Amino acid sequence: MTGYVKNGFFDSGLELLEGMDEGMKLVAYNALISGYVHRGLHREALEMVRRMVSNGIELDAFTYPSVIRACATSGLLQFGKQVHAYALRRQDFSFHLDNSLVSLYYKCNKFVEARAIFDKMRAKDLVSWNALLSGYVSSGHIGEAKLLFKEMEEKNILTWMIMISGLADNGFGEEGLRLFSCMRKEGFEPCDYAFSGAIKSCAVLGAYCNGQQFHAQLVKIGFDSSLSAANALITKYAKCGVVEEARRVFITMPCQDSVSWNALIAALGQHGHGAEAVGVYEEMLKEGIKPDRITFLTVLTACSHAGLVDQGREYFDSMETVYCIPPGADHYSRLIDLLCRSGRFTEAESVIKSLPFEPTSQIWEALLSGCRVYGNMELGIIAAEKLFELIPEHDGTYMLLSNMYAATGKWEEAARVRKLMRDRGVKKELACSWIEVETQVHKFLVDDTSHPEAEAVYKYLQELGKEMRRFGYVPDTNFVLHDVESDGHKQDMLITHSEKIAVAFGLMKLPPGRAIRVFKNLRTCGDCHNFFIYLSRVVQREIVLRDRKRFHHFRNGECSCGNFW
DNA sequence: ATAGGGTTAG
Repeated sequence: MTGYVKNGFFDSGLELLEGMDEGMKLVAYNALISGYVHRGLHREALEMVRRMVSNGIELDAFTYPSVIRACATSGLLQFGKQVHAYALRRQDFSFHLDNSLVSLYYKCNKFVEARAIFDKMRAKDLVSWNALLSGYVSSGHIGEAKLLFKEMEEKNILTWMIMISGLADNGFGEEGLRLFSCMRKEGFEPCDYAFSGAIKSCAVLGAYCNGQQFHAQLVKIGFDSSLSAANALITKYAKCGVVEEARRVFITMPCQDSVSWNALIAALGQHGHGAEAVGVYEEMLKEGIKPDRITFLTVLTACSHAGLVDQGREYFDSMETVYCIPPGADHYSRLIDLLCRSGRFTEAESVIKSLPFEPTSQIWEALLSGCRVYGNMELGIIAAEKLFELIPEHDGTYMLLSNMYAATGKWEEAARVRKLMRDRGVKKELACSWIEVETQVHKFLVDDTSHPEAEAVYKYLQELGKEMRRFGYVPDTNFVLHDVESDGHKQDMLITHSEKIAVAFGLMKLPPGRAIRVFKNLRTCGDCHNFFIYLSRVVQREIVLRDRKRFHHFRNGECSCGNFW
């Protein structure tokens, strides 16, 4: 039985089961169930559990971990709880079961329950610690994860992988890369799965050259066709601003899964190639691959970035009617974004009114940023008020609202919002931009003089500013949010925005003709955006800027976003 | 004989 199911011959396994003595069936069922779970066939695994029970065979200590794992990966908390209760009633204890339960409860966001099970375990092994580490990481408790990782004396390759991938997920790309090389130094040979953590770190950082080295190593070992590695590569190239490479990886894969398709659609969407993204989606359908909820998120985002409103609306409607996927709050917020971006506020409002649940903060956020583009104060204020109730600690709301007031010349109002922000002790997330030169990542903050070549960069930037003004660029001081009196000083503050510094540094360091790829942790400011439009024409270089939301490709005086972001 | 901790898409 194990021979059959480990190689995917489930039909032969089922046949074998038919002719088997009753006394042997429990073990056979267990082997089958575990086989299904390892192939990701969770529905089949749970179906087999039902069949087993209805044939009068009770689950045993070998069945539970497989079943719990199936529940954990498909988010079936209720079913998992029932199995847990069943095991408790029968007084079946094993630490295989406990380990899988820790993972189940963490994956379903039941932190207290997960921790309670972990604490009650009287014998813990490496798997238990890995389960806890993974729980910390996936719930965003990265500080605890780092401590635990340091304290763990015994580690295996999974320990490293959980930590590296977790660092990348929480935005610690540099630490992820450092840890990956530590891991190799300690003698762990990375498998294809392990490489994906390092590649994801490069994606987070936008470290194109670093990532290419991993790609080369994968080819050398023969892992480049592995799904997990190749899928990570698609995202890495896209997040580094090189969509063509992302597409090339996709095309050269021997076979793609739904993750690969989703990654490619997302890649095209982020770069504003909405029509192509939609084309790839249609192709995916033709290939008979079922779209999932993430496919729809990526397709809707792509439509939004490219202004394909009616098409996006159609896709949204097809989710439920054709594919039986009920849209979640995340899908609705994409829809609102889509409608607002083309000024269809009445439609957006009626969608919000007819929501099957209470509007979440992400829905109000989509409405608010749509209002910013069109200067729709009335609706914007309503959205902002809701956000102040729901997430008063979120700095973005204050910034957006204050920006909107400033853009319409309502300075007292803008100041009032900033005062409110101060009074409530809300801190603005520090803006930061970075650029990769050779394989080194250089990071800059606003007014940052800590970089060894800061003086030269600032001087160069001042010159660029003067030159751009000769070509018609006018600094837009509406984007200065500090309380600065004189206009001259305001202009000084604009020139030191981190994305401008990083771009200037790139111009100084990178060979002529090479594209400048800069990354920013927040959304880009309107003045910088305008500045780069002029710059791209004057210096005849492609400037690629990745901000928190999307990519901007500045080429010859135009931006791919069409001034909507 | 059969079991637990992991990967890639937003």
